[in-house]
Amino acid sequence: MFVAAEFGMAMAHVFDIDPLAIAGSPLERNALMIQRLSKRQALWDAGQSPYANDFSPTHTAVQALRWFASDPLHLQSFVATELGAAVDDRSVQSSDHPRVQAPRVHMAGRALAINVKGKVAFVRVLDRSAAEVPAVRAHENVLREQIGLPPRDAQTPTFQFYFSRDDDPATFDRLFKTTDGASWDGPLCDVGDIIGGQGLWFRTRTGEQSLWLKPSPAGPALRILTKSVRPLPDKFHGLADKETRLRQRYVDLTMNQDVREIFRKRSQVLRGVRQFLDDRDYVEVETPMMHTSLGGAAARPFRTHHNALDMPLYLRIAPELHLKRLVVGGIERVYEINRNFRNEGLSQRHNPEFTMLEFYRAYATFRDLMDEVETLISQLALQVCGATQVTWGSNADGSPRVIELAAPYARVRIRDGLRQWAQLDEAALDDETSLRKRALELGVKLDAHATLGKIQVELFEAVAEPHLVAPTFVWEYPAETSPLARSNDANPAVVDRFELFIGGIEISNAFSELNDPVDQYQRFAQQLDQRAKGDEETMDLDIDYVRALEYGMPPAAGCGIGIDRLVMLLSGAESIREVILFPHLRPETGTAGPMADTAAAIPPVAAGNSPDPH
RNA sequence: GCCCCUUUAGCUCAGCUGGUAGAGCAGCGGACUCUUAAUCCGUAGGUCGAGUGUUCGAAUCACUCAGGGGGCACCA
Repeated sequence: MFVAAEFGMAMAHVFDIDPLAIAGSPLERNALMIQRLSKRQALWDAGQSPYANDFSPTHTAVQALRWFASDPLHLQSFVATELGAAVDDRSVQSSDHPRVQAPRVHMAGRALAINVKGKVAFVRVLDRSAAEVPAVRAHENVLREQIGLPPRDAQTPTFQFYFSRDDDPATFDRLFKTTDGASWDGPLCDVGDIIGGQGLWFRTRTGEQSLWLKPSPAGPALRILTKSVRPLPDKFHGLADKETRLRQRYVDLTMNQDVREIFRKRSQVLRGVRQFLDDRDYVEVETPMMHTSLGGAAARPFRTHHNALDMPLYLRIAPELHLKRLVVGGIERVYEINRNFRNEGLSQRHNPEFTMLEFYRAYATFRDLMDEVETLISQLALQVCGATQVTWGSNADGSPRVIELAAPYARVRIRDGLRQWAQLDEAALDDETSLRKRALELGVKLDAHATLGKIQVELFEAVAEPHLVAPTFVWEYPAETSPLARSNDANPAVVDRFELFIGGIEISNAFSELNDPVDQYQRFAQQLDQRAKGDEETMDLDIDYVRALEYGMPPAAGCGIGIDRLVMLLSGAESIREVILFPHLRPETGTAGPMADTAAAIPPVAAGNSPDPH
């Protein structure tokens, strides 16, 4: 028997046999892990691979739960007889519950809770359908109500296995009880293991939909398919530490089902956007992420280097100029959904790499795109949230803030906003001294080299933000802040451009495209001028882009939508880190950095310690 | 880059003005044949983020550094 007094010896034994546990590994080895590594070895010793890949589940939890809701007979407690088999099962005969014919099924997943109660065991299993499970359980409650049954807890994301020792005593004892074993005497199955079971669906006395594990000639009632040697967090409190949640998303996704739900929504948003644009004859493309010159946005870049060509490269800050080359080439409706990289500060709203949708449409103006964007966003809200109203952030009094995303959206000129919210009169709007004075009064910091237009925009964004909670298109931007946008025909001082704000944050930016190559060349030249004056966020002169425009780009409008921020709105997340699976974090302390030679830190695996399946 | 908060067992957290560490869950041993945060009995588990200092004595006080969170600045 393995007892506590022998623990030190057993540890030494494990270190002998387990290359994973060799001192010097950068990963910690606590007592719980040593135990689990011993259990892993015990499975090898018994001739059972703890990492077998020969089990095929026939059903997911959701499919099982749908079966339970598919027939009024299945809604109440019952025991099951295998389809086509005689009723000779002892447990069935001894039960006074209704009998239902059920198919033999195989189910698999991660054990999240194990409850051994004498000679029966209950195991809660999480599989890929977990995010959908609550909805199916809620649907069953509707059916139960119709026939007068009390509702059941619908939140549980797991499905239950029921194991009675009588059905397979050897397996039951080895997995859940203390027995004699070569390298481990205790139960071999732990919370966190991936397990696979076979048997018949039934409903327990308390009404829980369950799989009654029963062996077959082909295999035992229950098997460990992957031994987990690292313990999961507390089953009740779960994983709360924000840092661990982000660094170890695999644990976060296992323990926190609302996280799984956010990324399911993210996937739906991406699918919905593609469907919307595909239906309107847009073509999805992929353009380079590595650029030789900067353009398409005002932002600081990441720099990298190509060895063979011995040349510097930038990670792209925007795909805009490539997409418009494609419009020149005749792809009149084109879009790309992909990552941009900007070398700027991190915040609740900013990640160094973020996903952007950009789409371009020939023979359209920025006004056409306003209509298209508000239609897209209201449709997405309906598809993803089931309603056009979302709850995001909180009001001044702390109550949840409800935002209506149904079209149409308000449209506000920058000048009108400045007059209304910054209390400036018409004359002051074009007077730099007055604007700077007002900015000073409002505590808005301005660059010394900021131009009149830039001051107008910055002042606007500072005073308008609290008023831009409901979706609002802001338009009539000064020309010098938008070097790629088309000037307004009646007033060349402004460009035909809008930004869409929702919940006080910028979601979208769009404009009618400048397609006069001469004008475009001059605006690039202006950018170089501003750079000479110290503005670091200017664009390079992209001469090939000017050449493309010289061939002629059809009149067009283009739009960018920050997908991460849109997902935030639709999922209620207030930090961009919550909607990015692996947001940027500093390297963990105590582990080797990305540039370190990690190969040298990991000792070679000794041969012959465990069966090698290859 | 600046300011504030935070880091204690595998997880979630206590630990008061300085006296060398606690609970629940998980683990291990035992009881229990329909539980669902199962229950009951017993038991083990810690370089208190790292370092330096003050002190007879530091999880606790001071300083430095690191990670994380929030805010400012920059930006989408």
